[in-house]
Amino acid sequence: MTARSLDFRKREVLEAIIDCYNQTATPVGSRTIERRYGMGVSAATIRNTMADLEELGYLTQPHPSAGRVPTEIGYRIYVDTLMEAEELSSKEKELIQEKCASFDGSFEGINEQTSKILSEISHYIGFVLTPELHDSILRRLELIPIDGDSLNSEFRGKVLAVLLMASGVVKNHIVSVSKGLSDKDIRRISRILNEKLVGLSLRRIQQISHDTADLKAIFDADLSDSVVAFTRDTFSLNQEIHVFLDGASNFFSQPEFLEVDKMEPLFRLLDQKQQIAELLSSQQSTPGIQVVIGSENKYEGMEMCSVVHSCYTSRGNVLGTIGVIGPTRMQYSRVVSIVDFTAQVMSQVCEHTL
Amino acid sequence: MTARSLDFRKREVLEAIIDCYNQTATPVGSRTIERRYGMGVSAATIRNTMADLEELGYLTQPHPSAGRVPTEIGYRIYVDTLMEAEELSSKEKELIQEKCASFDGSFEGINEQTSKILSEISHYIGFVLTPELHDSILRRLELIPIDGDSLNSEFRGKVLAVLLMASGVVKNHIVSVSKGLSDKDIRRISRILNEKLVGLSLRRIQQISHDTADLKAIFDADLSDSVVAFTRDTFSLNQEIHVFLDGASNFFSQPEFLEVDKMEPLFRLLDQKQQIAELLSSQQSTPGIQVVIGSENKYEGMEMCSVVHSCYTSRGNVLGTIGVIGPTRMQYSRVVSIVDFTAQVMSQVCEHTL
DNA sequence: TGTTAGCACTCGCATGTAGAGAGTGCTAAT
DNA sequence: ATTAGCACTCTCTACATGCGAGTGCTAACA
Repeated sequence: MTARSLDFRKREVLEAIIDCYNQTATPVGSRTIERRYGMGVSAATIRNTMADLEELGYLTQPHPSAGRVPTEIGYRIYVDTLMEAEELSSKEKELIQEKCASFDGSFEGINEQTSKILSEISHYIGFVLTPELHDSILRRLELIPIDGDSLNSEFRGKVLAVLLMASGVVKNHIVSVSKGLSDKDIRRISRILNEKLVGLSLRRIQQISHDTADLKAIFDADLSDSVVAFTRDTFSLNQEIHVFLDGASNFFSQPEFLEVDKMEPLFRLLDQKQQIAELLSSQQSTPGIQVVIGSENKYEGMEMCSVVHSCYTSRGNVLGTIGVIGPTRMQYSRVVSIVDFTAQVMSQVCEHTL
Repeated sequence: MTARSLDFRKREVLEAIIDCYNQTATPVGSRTIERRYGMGVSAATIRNTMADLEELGYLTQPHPSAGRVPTEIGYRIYVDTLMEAEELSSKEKELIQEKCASFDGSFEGINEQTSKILSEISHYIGFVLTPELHDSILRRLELIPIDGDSLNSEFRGKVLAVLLMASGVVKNHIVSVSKGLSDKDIRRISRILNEKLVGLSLRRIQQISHDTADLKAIFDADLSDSVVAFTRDTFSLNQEIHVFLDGASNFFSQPEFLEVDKMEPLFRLLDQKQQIAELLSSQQSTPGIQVVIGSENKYEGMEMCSVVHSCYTSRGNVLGTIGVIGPTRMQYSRVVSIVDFTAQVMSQVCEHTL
């Protein structure tokens, strides 16, 4: 059922209803369309067309004597075949570029700024998901003794492990060191691990570090229990995807969410950031803009929302996801342009700066 | 006007009303108290006492024929003089300790876990503020070249600056390097900066790095423009206090917030995390538990909320703030115990692990 | 055959009214 | 000083009513 099967008038009416409903959030009547979008036919004709569109499943009536409202299928058709990308104003483009670029040199900084600007420009919820860590490639490992005097070769205490990933993501992680390991040992371990593990994914590295035989090969059989423990600790870190979310309160401007029972499930879900991460990262594989409409979102609380998301990349690798969560009644063409452009900017910033 | 001026019955009635109002969120009538808290006197007597308490400003009536509700002054008296600390169950204590301790070795991890457990146990909003960075003392600076081959002495590209603060906070920060500086130069700069700046506060370090004369003294007059620029960049980082917030959706269980116009200003404020940081860090100087009731919070959106907060420390230094935001009708005694205990646990964890 | 005007019908929403319920303050008795 | 009784006040809910918006249908028209 593509838009080809819709004649010109049906298309025109569907677009008019979507446009009008976006603005008013109330069912759209035939007379309203006649007045506002004057398409040269009378309200009665438009009524007939609307009845046709309803039969096709693109429109629905909240109650028998109300106007029409787009269904999810209606939005789907609109997004897939009718909608034209809206060009962002150069002012908005500048704003995005400026915000994404004015960061503090840290990956967190970029993520924070980006989710913020997404929400500010779209007036919905902006979000950024960090890359899946276990797919990231290790670029460099640094082990920094941090307790006592680092010149003391009988070092004992803690080590700050700094894992720099190919994507530019940095993970810090404090590791306890058993008495058996001197400062010199740490340096040796660091050298060996860098030699052997740089270029591998974190997932692979963790496999290796949990396999004693593999470790033996790496350390050339010169392997004490404390080295094993230390190596494992170094690479055992929280791999949860981090979720940056901004602008939840924008939903208070959306009339269809003004009742508490509409708002509550959404906010309960938003509080569970890990669930958001799951929800969104499960679809992250496919590159390019994706639009998930209403109940296509399987999580409770998102039935009345749509998600527009894309992924940002660096040197050809998919890193994380960015996007916007808004009500199903969303300005899709605008939001798609915003997310698309921001993903490009973010990719550039990651590539150039990290 | 202390509680001394309250005779036994007034105290008893005030406590009963606060207790009952906490549970029901509806005005408390004299008969309810007679039945539920049977204090040996009739409803009429309680009515007289309530009238007295109203005149004192501790109670108020939403409308002439409703029961009484505690005022902010009433809560203030209760918190300051009447309330007894509620002992947490050992199960709850264990839960807090377990959650705070099961982290991934990073400061972010602790903060995230702590704000989460605070909200889960209190059923309100839990929050953690990171330490003021510019008061933090530098413990160690590490500069890690990350572009190209690090063995190449004609290094050119970027450096990952790792600032380890005395508190255990780690800040990562990617710095661009001008052509003029070789890998060897970077190592030299690193050595000098560590020698001269470790032990100073970030604020002081930034003063120094912006004063060319100071820099000359440190680098022993051997100072090129690129060294100046690099040093400044290294220490110019985002010093905003980070806010971890969890459990906002718990407010949907609070009857007095069920109307949208009550909820909206609060959520709009929560979206502005930097404002929260300001609001809370301004009072952070005084150590120990603090309770800020209702409109004592100067920010719009917090008039109906109370904040219970304390600070966590490590080796005698105040680091950041933790706390709980709930409705003015809050279980103060319970929340005070929760925040107090959690602050202790968090201090221990920071001290032992970071 | 497609389009239009007219009209009866439906439904939601806002307004108005009445009655129930909860709680008070006051007064008089204990 | 305390208590019982009572009149009074105020909110909340339910129900009825009227208005407005919008539809579907039919008959007339190009």
